[in-house]
Amino acid sequence: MSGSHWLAATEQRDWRAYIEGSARLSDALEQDLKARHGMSLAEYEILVQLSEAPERRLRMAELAASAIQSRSRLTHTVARLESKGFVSRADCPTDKRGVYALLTDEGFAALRRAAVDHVAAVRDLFIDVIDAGELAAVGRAFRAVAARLG
Amino acid sequence: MSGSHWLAATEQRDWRAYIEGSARLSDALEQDLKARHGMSLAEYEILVQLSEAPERRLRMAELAASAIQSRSRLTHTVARLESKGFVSRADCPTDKRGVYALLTDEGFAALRRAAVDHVAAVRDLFIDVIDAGELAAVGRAFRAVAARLG
DNA sequence: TACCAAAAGTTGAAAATTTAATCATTCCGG
DNA sequence: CCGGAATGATTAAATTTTCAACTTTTGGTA
Repeated sequence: MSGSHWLAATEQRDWRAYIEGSARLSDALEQDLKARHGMSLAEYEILVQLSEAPERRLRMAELAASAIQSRSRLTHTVARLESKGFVSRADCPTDKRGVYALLTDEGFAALRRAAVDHVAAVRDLFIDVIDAGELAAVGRAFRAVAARLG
Repeated sequence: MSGSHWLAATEQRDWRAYIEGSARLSDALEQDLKARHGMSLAEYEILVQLSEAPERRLRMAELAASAIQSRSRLTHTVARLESKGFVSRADCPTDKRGVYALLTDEGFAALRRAAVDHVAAVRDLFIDVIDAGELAAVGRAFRAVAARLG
């Protein structure tokens, strides 16, 4: 089975289920976040990563890695967040090439507001519809995927 | 726990694992498909859905639903696929508003070529790194998510 | 039949993302 | 210490996606 060219019937079925479910889920979460807080999931992710970082700041490359976005995309998105007043930039003292992105108080407040609704949606659409044991399996599965890639 | 404002530690951990793993995975698959076949995942999905439909054709709205894309996005993407010669359009005889998208032989051939590599990548990066029992759990979990939304 | 709301699809412009090239700085082998 | 390779980040242009508006046709209903 495992060496075959195509996928086994159950593999195919589960893979397609993941594709469909995850696409619908991220669509729904994106819509919700945009409608309620005028924020994209990509922007939200950036704010989350910054909020969890020491001193609420990260170098652009670290932020790109943790938010899983290309550097170029991050530059553009941070520029947008900067114009909203949620993020600001600072030169890195130890590396003249480097730039810190840092979460402003206003950005932190906006994140907190958005997170209340976003987390509720995550619970409603994901956590609560999955059996607890299976949620743990999902966690293990995707940690393995991430490990295979990272 | 389940009524709380935030997520429990394990819920949070598994949710984040899914976010990270799925983001890395779709990045990798997208890159692979683009590099080897000059095709995006969105285009690939459309070709797959058409290839599985009776007579290899679907109304635009059905195709949008099954490929999980907005109508507008689908119109643009199908236009691109049409210019590549992979898809063509035909008026619907029973509904003058309707349009069929249909997979050409050339499109079918391109899909088959792409699928060989894509499926291999899916196996390599997803199927093979997940325990069989947990893959089934992932399938059930995302079917539940899709059911909650659809 | 005559409306009028809803559905199918497209369009064009705006917004976001990707791609490739560029610039400045840092790192490292010789 | 020098010179080139590599890193960090940005920029401009091309591509893709979203958003809102619009046209045509259908379906229901009064």
